[in-house]
Amino acid sequence: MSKDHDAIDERALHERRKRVIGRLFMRAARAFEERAVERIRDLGYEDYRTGDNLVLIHLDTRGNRISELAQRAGVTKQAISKAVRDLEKRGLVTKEQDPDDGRAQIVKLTAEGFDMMVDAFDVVFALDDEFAGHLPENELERMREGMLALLEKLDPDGF
Amino acid sequence: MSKDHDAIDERALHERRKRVIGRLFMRAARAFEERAVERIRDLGYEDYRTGDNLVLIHLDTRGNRISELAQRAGVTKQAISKAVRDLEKRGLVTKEQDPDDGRAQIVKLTAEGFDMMVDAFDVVFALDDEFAGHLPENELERMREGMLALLEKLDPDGF
DNA sequence: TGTTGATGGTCAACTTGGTTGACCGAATGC
DNA sequence: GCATTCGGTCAACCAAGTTGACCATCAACA
Repeated sequence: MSKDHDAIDERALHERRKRVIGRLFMRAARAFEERAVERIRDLGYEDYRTGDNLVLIHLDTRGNRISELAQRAGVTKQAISKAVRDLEKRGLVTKEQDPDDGRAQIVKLTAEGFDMMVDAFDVVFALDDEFAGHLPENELERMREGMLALLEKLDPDGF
Repeated sequence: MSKDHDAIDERALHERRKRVIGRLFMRAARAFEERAVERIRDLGYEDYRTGDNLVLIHLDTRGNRISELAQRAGVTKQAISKAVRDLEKRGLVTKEQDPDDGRAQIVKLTAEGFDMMVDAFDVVFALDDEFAGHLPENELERMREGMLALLEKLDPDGF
């Protein structure tokens, strides 16, 4: 059953695995996220958490239900419930009773939450531009289109 | 201090944030990883964990020290220590005393570990090809080169 | 030669960001 | 009216890390 060790060129394998697209995506995603979190914190939102995005990124100004957010974010409603409780403690969102459904609650940004969201998106958009600047003209744009096409096939329902 | 809510076109913001490159990287990375883990498990490595990669991907056939693996993987040696202990329990790696340094230990793949690594890389390389197949001819290759160039600037020491 | 400091590794406690499962109360379909 | 589904929470757990304290060994040097 054991593979033939000598048949494998370790150096070649090493080089090849460095180029596996999944790993490159992961490294780039982390590089982006690290910078984003750091800069948002530097803006004065010291207790900003990665997990805040789970909620903030999916929140419409009209407000949303927990279960709606869960479905959009692709996690359980319990996870959203926790994240919302945390954001609520920090005064960034509020929960209101849904007038149309006695079971449901509507999560809404507060003015402070809205400010933070706007600032956070400024950071993220600036970072996007910055990444583009590291590549030749229009190359990031081409990459973006490629990624969108790829994700359309791989994860059509994802946000 | 509060931003002007009405000045912001929510739909446009929504559309724009879907296209932020950092999120696209993250989604694609997750799509890749999910599939990889699932397929490796389907191959019979049922207790395969994502964290195994932390060690396996950085291991040379001559063996490596914990601290060397930690530095390569970009995590603490405690994290590697744990992952190694787990792999050891499952019979995939062994630890030997380093003959040159009484403090150090050398982590090595067992024959079983080697087999699993080879199988895992087969899965990953196949997945890479599969992703390429979702895009026009040579487009993934171009993307890969772009990502490598980008990471050279953003994360030059990363693996 | 001994002491001092850096290095390799482990232990323990904690944190983050989730998960599953049990449950409650309100809504819906017939 | 009653069973079922749906929205949400509680509690327990898990994975994959982190930090900090610590021990043993090694390396440099007065």
